[in-house]
Amino acid sequence: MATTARLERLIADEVSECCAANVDDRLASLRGLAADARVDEAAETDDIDALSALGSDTRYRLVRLLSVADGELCVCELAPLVDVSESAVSHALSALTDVGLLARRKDGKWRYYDTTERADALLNTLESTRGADE
Amino acid sequence: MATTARLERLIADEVSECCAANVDDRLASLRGLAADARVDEAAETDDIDALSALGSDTRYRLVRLLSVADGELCVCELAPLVDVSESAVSHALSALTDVGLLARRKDGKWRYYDTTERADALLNTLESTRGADE
DNA sequence: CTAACGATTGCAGAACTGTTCAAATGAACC
DNA sequence: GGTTCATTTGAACAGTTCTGCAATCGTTAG
Repeated sequence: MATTARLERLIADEVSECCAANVDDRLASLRGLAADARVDEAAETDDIDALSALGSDTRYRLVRLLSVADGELCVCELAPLVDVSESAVSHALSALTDVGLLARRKDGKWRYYDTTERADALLNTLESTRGADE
Repeated sequence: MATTARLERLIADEVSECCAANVDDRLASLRGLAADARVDEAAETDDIDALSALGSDTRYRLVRLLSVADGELCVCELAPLVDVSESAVSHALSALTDVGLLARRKDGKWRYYDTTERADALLNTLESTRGADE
């Protein structure tokens, strides 16, 4: 938490018509805000991990492919569709699975991946809010 | 696009009961998939930029604060609520604005920020898909 | 015009990420 | 058993990102 000097001046500025007690009220309500915004620590890192996992070229494309495919695909089906090594694809798929955006199924030598609800939901949200920067 | 040797073996494996023509069909449908998954290039980078912007500790927290506040806040209100310098806050807010997750309003010396629909929608999606890793 | 102040920007170093190569798993088949 | 094959894992490197400092911009007030 940094200094609040500047903040106090802002509040004094805004509520200049009124008494100084407002400053304390306002400060308190801002701290309350911080409390409201703080979700359970684990959920927060889960969110951030999922976002930064999807926020990379290769991983984003893999998830989109799996989402459009509307059914599981195996690594060797995915690899030819993105322009990185199979090792990189494997790394990417593992990362996405770790953060709960993909589910993995083993079948003999092959591993099949599919999107989770969370991944689909995020892609839908992105699609429906494109270009509408308010 | 990498080699498809492995992929052809997979398909041969799956459709062993049938003729080799299936291999070509399957290959064609996978390429179709790639075409479907490829949205307009600009939209794709917009998505990825937004995701990776939100996918960082400081920026995620700032957006959450603004979302919970349900109204604009100025930099000096936000800075005391996160544990980085005001410079870092400014960097973060600019980045978020650039990718369309925040809107900026100037008022004299103060700059107020607020979430865009896209940011709120993403946070809602994250919240409603937490812990349900399917 | 000058001073004060909120906010932003450029820069440099530290920390992190994505990729590839090489080696290791683990499953199927002989 | 040993071989082959799909995939994963670990290590290392290049490239990028995050932060704080210092300097700057733009606005307000004297």
